Amino acid sequence: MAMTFEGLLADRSRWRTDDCSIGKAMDLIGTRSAVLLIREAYYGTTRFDDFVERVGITDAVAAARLKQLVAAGVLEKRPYQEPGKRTRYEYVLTRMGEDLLPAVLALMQWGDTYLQPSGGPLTVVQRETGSPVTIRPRSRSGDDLGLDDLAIVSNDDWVAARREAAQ
Amino acid sequence: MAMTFEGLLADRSRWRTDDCSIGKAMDLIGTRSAVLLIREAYYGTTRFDDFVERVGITDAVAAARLKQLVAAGVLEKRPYQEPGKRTRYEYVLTRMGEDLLPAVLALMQWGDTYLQPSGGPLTVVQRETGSPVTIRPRSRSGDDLGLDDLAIVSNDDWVAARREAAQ
DNA sequence: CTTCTGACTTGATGATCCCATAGCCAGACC
DNA sequence: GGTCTGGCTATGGGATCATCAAGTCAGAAG
Repeated sequence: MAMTFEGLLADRSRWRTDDCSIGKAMDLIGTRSAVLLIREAYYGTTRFDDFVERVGITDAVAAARLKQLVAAGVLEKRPYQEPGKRTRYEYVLTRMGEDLLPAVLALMQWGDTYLQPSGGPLTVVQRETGSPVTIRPRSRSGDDLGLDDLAIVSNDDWVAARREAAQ
Repeated sequence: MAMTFEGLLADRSRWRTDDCSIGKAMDLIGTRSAVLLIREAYYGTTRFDDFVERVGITDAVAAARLKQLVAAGVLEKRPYQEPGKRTRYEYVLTRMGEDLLPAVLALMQWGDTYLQPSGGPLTVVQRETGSPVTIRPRSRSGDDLGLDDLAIVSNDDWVAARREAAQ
């Protein structure tokens, strides 16, 4: 598989830039309110009023954004009932929503490093040990990878190369 | 350090939600065009017209967004000169911009999984081996962590706990 | 039957993002 | 001197995102 790398990551000329997963992801969750609602869901918030208060947005925005996240499949709307109260709905993360955790944590980690005068108000730790958690690109064999260690290939090329290698 | 965990990640009541790194990060790079420009920078793009064409935005938007990213410190504007041409400027990632890679890759990984019918057009691989790259939360000792393995503590608590442990 | 509360919905207004089109400007080339 | 090109800047308009304020609606409590 002959391939030259012009830039940091790759040979740009070998793929098109439409149909990009990053763009599609940004179309779904590219607003401040959506990301902060998802953050709150990680923190354990499930109820409408708690979302409104803790995210610091208006109820109108919260209603619109929650509806949109449910439609996208990131959150699920579930009935619940406290004793002596009527049925209400709570918002819980789907698997799809849980799998956004790396992206949200990476953003938090970056913000802690570069946008906070003294390291950010919260720390993510391993529950068992209390030691801090980092999030980085990682090879199959478990090594931490930097920008220079990475390359991007078009999926078609990659599949072809695997098939070739398998022969 | 006594602490109960109500939600998936943590005890919500022990910190405030203003001053959030995720919110600050979204204020800086929370637009589709900004993220896609950063993606392009990872791919090796440096010149204005290439950004415009490959991201698929108008030159007006590109100019505004690039200016904003330079002001934020994510990109740096550098003069360059091709032989027989006048001096122009190229946009290159700063360290701060490079460190956004985990977040962008995590988003791409998520989009590939959930927003693409057949896995996305591109694959990120380790340059040396060609094996695919994943991005996940990781403990200090190198273990992959899931949502259930994580906890969030307020930084004040964490520092206090470390001091206590050190005694 | 009225009140209250949790969970929205609606409406008005403003900021921001994007697109499309057009114009500008500095130099290399003729 | 005129043209071309790369790299912007300016203007106008539509969509989305946000805020604030007000209204709705179901049912438990009084």
